[in-house]
Amino acid sequence: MSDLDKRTRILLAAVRIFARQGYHNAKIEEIAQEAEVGKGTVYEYFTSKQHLFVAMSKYSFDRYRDFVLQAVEAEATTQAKLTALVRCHLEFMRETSQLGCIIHREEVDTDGSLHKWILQERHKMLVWMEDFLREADAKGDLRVEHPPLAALAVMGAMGVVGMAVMHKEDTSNVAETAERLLAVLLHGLAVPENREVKK
Amino acid sequence: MSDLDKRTRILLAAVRIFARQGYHNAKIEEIAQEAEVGKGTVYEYFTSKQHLFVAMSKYSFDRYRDFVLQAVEAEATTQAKLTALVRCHLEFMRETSQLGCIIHREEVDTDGSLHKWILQERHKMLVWMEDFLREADAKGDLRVEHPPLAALAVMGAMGVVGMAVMHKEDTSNVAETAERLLAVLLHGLAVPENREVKK
Amino acid sequence: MSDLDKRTRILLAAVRIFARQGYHNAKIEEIAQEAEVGKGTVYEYFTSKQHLFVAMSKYSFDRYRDFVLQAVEAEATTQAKLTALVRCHLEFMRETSQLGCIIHREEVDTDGSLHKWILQERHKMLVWMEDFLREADAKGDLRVEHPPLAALAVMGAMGVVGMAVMHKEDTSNVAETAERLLAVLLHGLAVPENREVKK
Amino acid sequence: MSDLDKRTRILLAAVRIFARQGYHNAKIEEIAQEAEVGKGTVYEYFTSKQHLFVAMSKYSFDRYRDFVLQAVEAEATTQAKLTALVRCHLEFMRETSQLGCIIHREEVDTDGSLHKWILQERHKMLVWMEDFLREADAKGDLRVEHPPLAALAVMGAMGVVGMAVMHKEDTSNVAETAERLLAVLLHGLAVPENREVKK
DNA sequence: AATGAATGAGCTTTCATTCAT
DNA sequence: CATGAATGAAAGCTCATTCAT
Repeated sequence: MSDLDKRTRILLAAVRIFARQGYHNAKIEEIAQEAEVGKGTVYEYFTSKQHLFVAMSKYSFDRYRDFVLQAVEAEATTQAKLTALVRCHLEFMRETSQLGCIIHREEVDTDGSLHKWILQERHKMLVWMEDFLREADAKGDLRVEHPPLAALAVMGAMGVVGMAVMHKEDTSNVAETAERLLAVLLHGLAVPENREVKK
Repeated sequence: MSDLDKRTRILLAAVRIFARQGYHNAKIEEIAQEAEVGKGTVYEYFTSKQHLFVAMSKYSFDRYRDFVLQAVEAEATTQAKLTALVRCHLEFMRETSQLGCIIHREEVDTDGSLHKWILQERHKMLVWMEDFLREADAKGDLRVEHPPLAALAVMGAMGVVGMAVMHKEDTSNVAETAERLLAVLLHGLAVPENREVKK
Repeated sequence: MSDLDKRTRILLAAVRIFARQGYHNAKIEEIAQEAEVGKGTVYEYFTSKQHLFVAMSKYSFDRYRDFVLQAVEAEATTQAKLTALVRCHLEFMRETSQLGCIIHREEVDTDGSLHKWILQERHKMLVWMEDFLREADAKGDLRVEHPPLAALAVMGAMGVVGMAVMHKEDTSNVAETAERLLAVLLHGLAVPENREVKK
Repeated sequence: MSDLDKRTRILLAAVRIFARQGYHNAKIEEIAQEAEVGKGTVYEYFTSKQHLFVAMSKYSFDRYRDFVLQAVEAEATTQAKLTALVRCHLEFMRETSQLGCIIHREEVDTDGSLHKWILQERHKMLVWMEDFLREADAKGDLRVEHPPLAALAVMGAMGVVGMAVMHKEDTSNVAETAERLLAVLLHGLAVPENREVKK
């Protein structure tokens, strides 16, 4: 920890503190303490509390995205990619649960610049998911009638299940949870016969 | 508006202000102004900002639940119930978008009592969903292998799609969105043939 | 209690509440409740909190003075008068202890009008005491070299002993306490022989 | 003034403001202004208004006690000690009149912790006085039949005379006042002949 | 005359931000 | 660069006072 450069130390401290206490209850002084730097030093690297929050969010989100996307790209088939996506998401949530809050929760500030950034970042993720689903549909690997909505549904399901994983003490069986979630997302809740019947 | 009793006026103002600005950025004075009452009057009816928030959340959540559950119970078949659920949720989000935030977003406060209440309320909703799915499975209307997880997935998908509906200006076609979401939830994303292949 | 007229009920309630909680911690609402009248009613009889305090002080002080002076006047000799004075003071403190605070304590308010009144009233008492001592000296009953100062000393001693009586649970033996105090005031602390030696 | 460290400046400002206006009418902002520091700075050094008040009281009381006790201990005989005590008390009251209020007045706060502290401090002083009188009695320097009560009487007389000294503009002749007070305390008000008669 | 719901001025306290060292 | 003492704007809450009923 103390062998990292100050900027990173502050960033990591910010992740912990913001995640634990939320934006408004986090105090710059606490973050400085956690980072083992002076309070003024925080302002050497970040213009304001808001900027620190955004920087920390970017940092965290990038780590999350890199972790997930890399795992996805390492797989060849659509099925495997989806499996990797879900599993990595849940894995990540369990391991660095704090970030989950940031990725999934919204904190609104007066001028809305934070809010805007979070929404943007989510939107990017969503677009990526949409493209992924569209491609899979084109290849015939999935049947996605309305990619934008399907992307939302997948993100939502994954997000909430991720939160549950994060909150539970018993987070032992992430792999199984991932598999079950995948089953729901892939096959739905309808009984098989219904499929033919449907419209 | 001004024909309502003061307590309700404050409650409604609180819904608007809290939803627009979040817990910490909402000022009691603003809420009082919005309700067209004096600042002190707020404290005649609610002990503290926190109590007002909880009261407002309860009030909103109850309205939401009543609206949704009543629609669900009015239907006979599982299919129809599910359709009603999704449609009502989205409808509600579009119409009284502010509440969506409260139902879907988490705000952490110092002592955690608010947070706890919100989590509790969510949990109740989740349990209801679980029971609904379990029953439907028992009746053979749905095929739900792991109700707790399925409930989470459905809630998550619905929640996020609801948020999207809420944020979009073009919220014209809620019915269609509902139908599409339902299709994803019921039949999943897998191509029909995959089902037999699975496992 | 409830058979008294409202003004008196408020006054008596004010005595209790002000004495128990001090000027600033006493709330008009509490006084109203204690008096079993509406909050607004207090303002029918007294212009403001400050005026109520002054009125209540006057009322209490008058009761105190009447009680004490009457007892003093009932006696014939200086000795007996002094004895009555001290005993009545302590008696009064024990029985209606709350008033003691008001008579002995000062609470300063911004504009100082309260303060001024209290000082005035004390001053009157002091002047009375001075005159009493001067007269006694003239009659040869006491030997008071400097009446103004002696008056202060007597009042001070009596006041503080009164407060002690008021604070102690064991206030059983007021008569004895009075006698002891009187002995100190009359004969001083010097050993008898010293008197001749002095100066 | 401005050459003192901030903590002391705040403490001294607090003495002045609290003494002039009482606890409740004193505003932290005023104290900050008087100390020529920012409002927030007060809270850097003292947790709350109440803590500031207690700290200031301790500070003042210690100065008072040191001043008086040192003078007392410097003297050899009981007579001289008593003289020093009375004179110093009055001297102190005249010079730093504000403190007198704190030492002699009681201010009640809601939770009573302040009150308790003040009572404690007074009690300590009282006990000291009691011991002093008891010892003097043992040595045959004074004749104190009931030390606890005599202590109260002395403290009361001294306190009230001190207040008078403090309030008077004409405080010229403290030495004379002290001597007169001492005379009353030592020899009492009774005419010499009465002593033999007594009991 | 009596009431109590309504009010808002005013106060304590917090904490992001600055800046002299 | 690094620091933390100093700052003051901002917000929650209290309660004396008013006034419509």
